[in-house]
Amino acid sequence: MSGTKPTRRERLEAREEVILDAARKVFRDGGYAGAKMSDIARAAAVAEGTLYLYFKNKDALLEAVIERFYDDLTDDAERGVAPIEDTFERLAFLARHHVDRCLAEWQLLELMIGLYRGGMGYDYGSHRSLNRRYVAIFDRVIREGMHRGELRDDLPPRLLRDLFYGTLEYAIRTLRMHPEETPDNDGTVAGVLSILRQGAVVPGASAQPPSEAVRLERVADRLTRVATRLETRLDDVR
Amino acid sequence: MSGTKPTRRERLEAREEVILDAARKVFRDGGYAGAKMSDIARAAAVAEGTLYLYFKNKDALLEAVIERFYDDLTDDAERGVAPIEDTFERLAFLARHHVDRCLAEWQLLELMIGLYRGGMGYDYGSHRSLNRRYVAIFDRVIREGMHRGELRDDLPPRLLRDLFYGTLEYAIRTLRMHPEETPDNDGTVAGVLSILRQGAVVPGASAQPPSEAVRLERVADRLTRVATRLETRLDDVR
Amino acid sequence: MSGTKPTRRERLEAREEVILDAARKVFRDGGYAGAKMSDIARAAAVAEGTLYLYFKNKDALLEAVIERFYDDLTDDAERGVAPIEDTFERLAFLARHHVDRCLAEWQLLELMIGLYRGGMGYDYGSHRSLNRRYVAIFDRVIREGMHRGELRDDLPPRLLRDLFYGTLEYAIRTLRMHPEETPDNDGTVAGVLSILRQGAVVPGASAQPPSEAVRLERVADRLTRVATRLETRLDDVR
Amino acid sequence: MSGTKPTRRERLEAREEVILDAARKVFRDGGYAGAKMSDIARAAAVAEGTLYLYFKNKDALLEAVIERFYDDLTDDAERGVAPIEDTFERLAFLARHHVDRCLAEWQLLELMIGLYRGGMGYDYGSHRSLNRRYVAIFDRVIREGMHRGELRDDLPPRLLRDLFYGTLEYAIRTLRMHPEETPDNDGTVAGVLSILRQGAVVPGASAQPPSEAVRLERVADRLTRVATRLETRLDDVR
DNA sequence: CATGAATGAGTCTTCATTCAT
DNA sequence: TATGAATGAAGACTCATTCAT
Repeated sequence: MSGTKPTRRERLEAREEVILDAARKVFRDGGYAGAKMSDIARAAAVAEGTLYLYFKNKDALLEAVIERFYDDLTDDAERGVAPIEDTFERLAFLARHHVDRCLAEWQLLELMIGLYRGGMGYDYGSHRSLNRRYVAIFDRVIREGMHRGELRDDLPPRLLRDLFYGTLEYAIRTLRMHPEETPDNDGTVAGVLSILRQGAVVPGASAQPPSEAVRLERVADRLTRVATRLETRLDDVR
Repeated sequence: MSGTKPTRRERLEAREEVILDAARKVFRDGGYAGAKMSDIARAAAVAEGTLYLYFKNKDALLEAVIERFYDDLTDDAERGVAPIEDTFERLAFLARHHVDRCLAEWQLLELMIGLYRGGMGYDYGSHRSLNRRYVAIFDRVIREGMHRGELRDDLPPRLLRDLFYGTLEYAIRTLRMHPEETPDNDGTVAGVLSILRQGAVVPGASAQPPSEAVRLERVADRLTRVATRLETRLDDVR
Repeated sequence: MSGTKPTRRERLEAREEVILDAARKVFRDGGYAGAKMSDIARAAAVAEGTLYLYFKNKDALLEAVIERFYDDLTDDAERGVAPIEDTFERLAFLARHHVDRCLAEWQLLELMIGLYRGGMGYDYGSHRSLNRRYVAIFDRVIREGMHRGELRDDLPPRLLRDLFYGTLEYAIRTLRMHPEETPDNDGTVAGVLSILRQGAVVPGASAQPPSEAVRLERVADRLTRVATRLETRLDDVR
Repeated sequence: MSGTKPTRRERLEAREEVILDAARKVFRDGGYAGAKMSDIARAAAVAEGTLYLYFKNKDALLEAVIERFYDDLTDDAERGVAPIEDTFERLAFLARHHVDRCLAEWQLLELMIGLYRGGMGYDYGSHRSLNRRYVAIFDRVIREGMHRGELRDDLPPRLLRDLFYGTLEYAIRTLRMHPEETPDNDGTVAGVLSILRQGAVVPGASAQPPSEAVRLERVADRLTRVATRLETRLDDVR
């Protein structure tokens, strides 16, 4: 099996693979600007010109790297969720999966975000559809949970999604920035789920709602602030 | 007072101010690589060489910009929280404040994140302390809430912080990436707080009709949203 | 005849033909630098490497293209002149022939000229002999005209040649550069011949009314121009 | 006078001069593709980047070189023609001037022509107006000659211009290509003028026009050829 | 202190040519 | 013979940084 001589087509695909892997590594470690095409070529053991046979230019190469990253991420998530029944078990899996992947390929994730920085003229389109496919997995879990009556259905799924991935990624970022603390990914995952389950409020405390008067005062406060904001804006305009 | 001739020191500080403002704008709009020193110089109405009299190099300038950004952010947050009593009111304020700031200066935020990409040899140290001061405000609110018995104290404050800021930033990012949808920042803020309050799980008895006060709060929500829409329009007009 | 299987030699020559045609087209449209070997290969439906089996390199290919261009030009001119008796009729034919060819293959002509630009190390030798064969036709016509006593024999043939081809090519170039004016090639040809006949100086008595025959010639001129316009239309339709 | 320290502005203009001169030389010797920006920089004793302070890119530099070339050419011609009275004296001067200049800067002339080769997207506009200014001198001389009754006024000035410059340039080209022959520029100039004066036809010969019958036969011949051309075209279309 | 012209190292990209299959 | 993937030298251009004025 391994003895068969690879066909021409196979050789080409293998080489594309090699280039993509090399690029992934170099981009991850150096960021977009820091990644030199010559470095990628060397990492792939290929001539510089060869890169351009496979990808139109540096941008296209990065795009391909990201596409591949997303595809892997999505496929793994899909396969992992499939056999699980319970909604919270599923969420737990997705959380762990996301954390693990992003911890490992953190830089790539940043890179993707960085693409949207002005001027580079990056076309969201493709990225968005990749992202859509990924988050669709989460959304499906959520909708099913709601349907089963396990989750509040007055919350927009998008909010839950923002909370879920947002918390996880922010936590990862925080950990990255404080390397002296021991990362507690399990704790983070458990924490997010705990909050989803019970909220962050003391059960008893939420039972004693503030008096009607207090609440009205608060509303008045908020309205005042809104008014202030509007006034400020108007000043700016003038 | 305005008649006094500015001292040499004051003149220098004023010019540093001008440069920082210009740099902030250029960095925000073009990202790190996209921001050319010549652009910054032009925006500050200053010769290129002058920039180097005030800042060692491009990196130092960016660092200073970020430091100033954080300082403003923190000061505003501190001043805003001070007069508020109620924990959830405080959180609501911080959320709005963060969203507003990040929406406006989104690119700078990305930039800060981007700094951590390998190779640039950026020194976390200073940034970390800046960030610490900012999140400390949130942490104080949380700790006090726990102390008052309003918040579960089995949750690590850091988790709450990740959830809070993570959700907000992720939501902003999502909105940024889908420009065709109308952003509903107030909805996001309300959603996060709602989840903090009650979790995402069906409690069992959520059928009871809302009290008068709850209804008023909803009215306030709607008014807030209206105000936001008005602000947006004003921005467009400008 | 068409049923016989082509010999190996014939197949090779046919392929060389195909390559030369493709190269001619690509060189004509893109100039030397603009013509990529890959384009030529694609136009000839041949692999890039194959080109190098037939021609040593890009320069050799261009040289071959030009040689073939000259050969065609010369053969056509020779065949066209042969049956004509009158000297001026012959010149008229050569002029039309030259203009027609150069108008169509203008770019190739430029290319030939461009070859002489320093640095390319192009060997005039071959080109010169090609050119010699072409202008020899003109020279023969001239010498015969002188011999017959129709042309001044105090003018060096080379001068007449320079005037003849020089004027035509310059006129074409001028027309190329002013695309908004309608080209009047027949007018140019007639003009050159007119000057050869009478010079550009007022003879003294040019007021005499034209003879019947002269008038008929003018009619023929007009018909020729009509034909030209029709041809142009046909080209456009194609 | 030479001791005064040059102002900043003067130094800049002097340097632009230096760059233009260097570029002129390098372009002339190497053609467009053969001229490397690094060569030009070295020839101007300037860093590569400096070139881009003065000219947007290679194309702009070439354009500037050509503009300057034309300007010089035109100014010199104008100054030379001014004091001359006689039409043919004027033409003789213009001819000599053109030959001398083009002989010296031949390559630049080729270069200009080469610019029009496909693909480079060169904007004729500016060049055309430069050229117009130059040939306007010739045209003025011609029109005045016609007005004075010295030149046939049934010939379009453009034809004369094509003949004049076309012959001269073709002659120069011929000489360039046959370096073994001794160039006889005076002869060429004299020849062109001679033809303009008297035509190329033997005076006596042109006095005995061919018989009516012969001329009609010729007309028939021409019509036949026109018909043939049309038929050929129609075949091509099918 | 301020200027801004000059620098030149650093990068992406192209494309003629080669050579293993 | 024919192929076309691989090569890598070469070149245009950018921009942070310096320094003479």
